[in-house]
Amino acid sequence: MTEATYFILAALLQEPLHGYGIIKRAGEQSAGRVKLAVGTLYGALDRLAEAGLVVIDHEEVVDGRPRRYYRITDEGVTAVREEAVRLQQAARVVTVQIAVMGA
Amino acid sequence: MTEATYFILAALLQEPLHGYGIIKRAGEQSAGRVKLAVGTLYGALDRLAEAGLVVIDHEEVVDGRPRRYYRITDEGVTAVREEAVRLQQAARVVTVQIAVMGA
DNA sequence: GGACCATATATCGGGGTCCGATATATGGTC
DNA sequence: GACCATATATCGGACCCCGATATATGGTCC
Repeated sequence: MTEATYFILAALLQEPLHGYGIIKRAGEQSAGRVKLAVGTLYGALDRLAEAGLVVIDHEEVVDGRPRRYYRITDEGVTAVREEAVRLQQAARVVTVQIAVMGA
Repeated sequence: MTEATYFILAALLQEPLHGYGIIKRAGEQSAGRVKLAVGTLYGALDRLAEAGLVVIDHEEVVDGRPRRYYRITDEGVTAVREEAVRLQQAARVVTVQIAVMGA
C-alpha cells in the first residue's frame, strides 16, 4: 500500500468524506506533513473503489455542483489496520538498531 | 522516502554490505516480508549514493568477480531515523482511531 | 553429466503511482 | 478586480519498482 492510499483510508475512518475533505483531513491528521495532490487523490480513489476498500456513500449537490462522499468498507478498515502494523514494525527495525548503537 | 530505500538504509545500519547481502538482510529484518528485487536495489543504491546517504566502503574480488560494499553515512543514519519517526507517527494515526472505535 | 539453486552484479523495459498544471465553477475577502 | 478557498476532473511528465534477462561460479541432487 502506498502512503497516499494509506492516508486516504485513514482520513475516512471517522466518517464519509468527499474528495476535498479527504485532502484536508489527511493534512490535519499528519500535522501538515501529508499534502495529497488532487491528481493523486482521484486516481487513488478509483483504485480503492475498484479494490472494494472504499465505496461511494452518497452524492450531494451543493451550489449546482456534485459532491461525492466516499466511505471506507470493513475490508478497507482491515487493510489500513494491517498496514499500520506493518509501518509500526518497519519503524521498529530502525529504532531498535539505533537504540543499541547509542548504548 | 520509498519503502525500498528505507529498508536498504536499515540493512546497512549494523555494517557495510554488498548488494546481495543487502537483499538478504532486508528480508531477515522484516521477517521475510520485504523482498528487494535486484532491479530495485541497484537503481536505489545509485540514487542513495548520489544523495550522499550511502558511500562505497570498499571493493573485494571473490572468485574473480567484484563485490562492492556499501556503507551508510551519518546523513543516511539521520535520514532513516527521521523516516522511522514518520512511519511511527503514520501508524499511530490509524491505531489511535481504531482503538477509539473499539471503546 | 545435467538440472537446479544460491551467490553476485548489471541493465532494460513495462507498468504503476505521484503530482503539478490545467480547466471549470462559485462565493467570500481585500 | 484580484485573489483565495472550495470542489471535481483529466492529462502528461517524472519517478520508482520489479520481473526478465545476461553473465559467471560452486554446490547439491539425481
